[in-house]
Amino acid sequence: MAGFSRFLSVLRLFNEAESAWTVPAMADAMGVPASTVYRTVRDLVAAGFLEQATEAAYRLGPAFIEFDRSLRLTDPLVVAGRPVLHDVVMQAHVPCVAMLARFYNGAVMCVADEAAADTPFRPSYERGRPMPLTRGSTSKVILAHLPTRQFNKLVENHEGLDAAALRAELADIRKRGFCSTASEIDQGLAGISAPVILKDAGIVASLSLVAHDAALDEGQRRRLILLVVSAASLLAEDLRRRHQAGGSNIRKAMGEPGNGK
Amino acid sequence: MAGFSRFLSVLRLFNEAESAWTVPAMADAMGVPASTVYRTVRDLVAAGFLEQATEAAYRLGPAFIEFDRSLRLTDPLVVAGRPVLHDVVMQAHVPCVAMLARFYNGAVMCVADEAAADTPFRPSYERGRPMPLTRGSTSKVILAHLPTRQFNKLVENHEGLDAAALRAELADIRKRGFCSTASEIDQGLAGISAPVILKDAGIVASLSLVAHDAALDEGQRRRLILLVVSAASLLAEDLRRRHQAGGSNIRKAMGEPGNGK
DNA sequence: TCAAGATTATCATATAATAATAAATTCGCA
DNA sequence: TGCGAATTTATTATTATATGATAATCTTGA
Repeated sequence: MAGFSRFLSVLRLFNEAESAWTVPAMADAMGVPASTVYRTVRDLVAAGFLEQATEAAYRLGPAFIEFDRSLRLTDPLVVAGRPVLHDVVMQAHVPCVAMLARFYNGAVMCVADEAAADTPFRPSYERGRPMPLTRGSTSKVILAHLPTRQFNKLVENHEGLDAAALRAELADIRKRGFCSTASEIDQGLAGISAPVILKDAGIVASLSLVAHDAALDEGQRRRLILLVVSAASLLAEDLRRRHQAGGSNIRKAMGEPGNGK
Repeated sequence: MAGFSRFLSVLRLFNEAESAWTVPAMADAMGVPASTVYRTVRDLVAAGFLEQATEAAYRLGPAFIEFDRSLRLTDPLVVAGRPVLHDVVMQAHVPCVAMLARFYNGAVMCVADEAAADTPFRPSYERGRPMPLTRGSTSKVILAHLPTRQFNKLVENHEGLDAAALRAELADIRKRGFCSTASEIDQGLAGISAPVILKDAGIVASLSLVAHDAALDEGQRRRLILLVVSAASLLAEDLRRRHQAGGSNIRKAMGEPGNGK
């Protein structure tokens, strides 16, 4: 292991449970000499990806906050999605959380969420948290619209999975155009999700609404499904427009021959 | 230039105005061959720090969202600060935004913010956005409590700056224990800030409240100053407790001799 | 289908990362 | 204030790896 992976494996040591590491501990965990890790850590600190915590321990650094903002301001899905989420929670008229999730690294990750003002709960899906692919309406909708090749690979790796049943369920989701589940992730919470797909832009996402299952009678449920499905297609349409309007701010090489053969 | 800085300089190309880059454009901007940048970009994409946008363009990737969450869940300042910010906006009884900012890379960056429910404005200070060191109550409080050496260096680099006047103003801030300004950053908005300092933990931060200047009579202002100062010292106390309780989850090397000489 | 652009593969070379050790600095503690 | 342990940086020969010029391959739109 070397090069970039050295930096990555340092950063990946940090998580919620183990949020501060000393250099010898990192060296131990990675199986490389401490002197190497000291150099690596020094670079990461200089770049703001790590910072010195108390004593000899290091923690994740503020550069991530800065890049996260940059992403919030520029990622098409987030930029276009946030106002839609706002509209959804305003029009839901029940305590709920609306959110936007996407495929990421073999899992599903929420990239934006908004709670109605009086919502007393928070779903497990939370901005930035990787979630399992095969449970919950949010994930299932994404799984249902993944490119076939990608999907097959995932099924292979996932053992202990009734592939046939899953395929049938996903086909049904594609046909209906939404997915509604209850208590698959959080006990007592129901999810309603609809796809936001732009094949040509490589976007595979889902828009979801989470509410207390017990609070939804059949009429409510149907109304909210309609709300989610409309919002998702509105968002997809908006993204399509932005995509076709051309990445307004794409830096392309120009003029001078340069060396971009 | 090489090694880690190669990766860093790619990532630093991306900002709000230039959020999507083709590889030849990056190569051009960095002055290195395209083949090198292709390899660098491939690594960054594999790690989730970049992702392919439309066509040949790349944008910042979702890994930053994931690391940002990790940081939200573990950074002592953010973890301890958020409930305090919540209390502040609840007790302010005026439309306002409360926030927590810190020193970062020669600037001041907000790391957490919360707006009162009915707040119609948003201050320029926003989570993740680097702001100037010498303007605004938030920044001045931090500047006033920076280690002397660090402060002197910054004054040197900053040209066109009345160092004497600034020193006097900062001394005054240290004496009073808070700073209150108006329209230094956003026209019509006033800031009230108090320090959150833990010398031994290396924390230099400030807690601020931003409200419409016109909405504050003298009584209001004095009440809010009291609120902010109390909240800041409450937070500092909490952080001190956590710090002394020992980094509960610091990974230290143990047992086996290992190679951490 | 073709052609232009984008991306990956190849490979000799130079460079920069590695790791063992030593030196220096910091920090707790008395 | 100074001692001693732990942390961190500097040094250096060695080796592995990044580099960059070029060619080959893959995409994609007309």
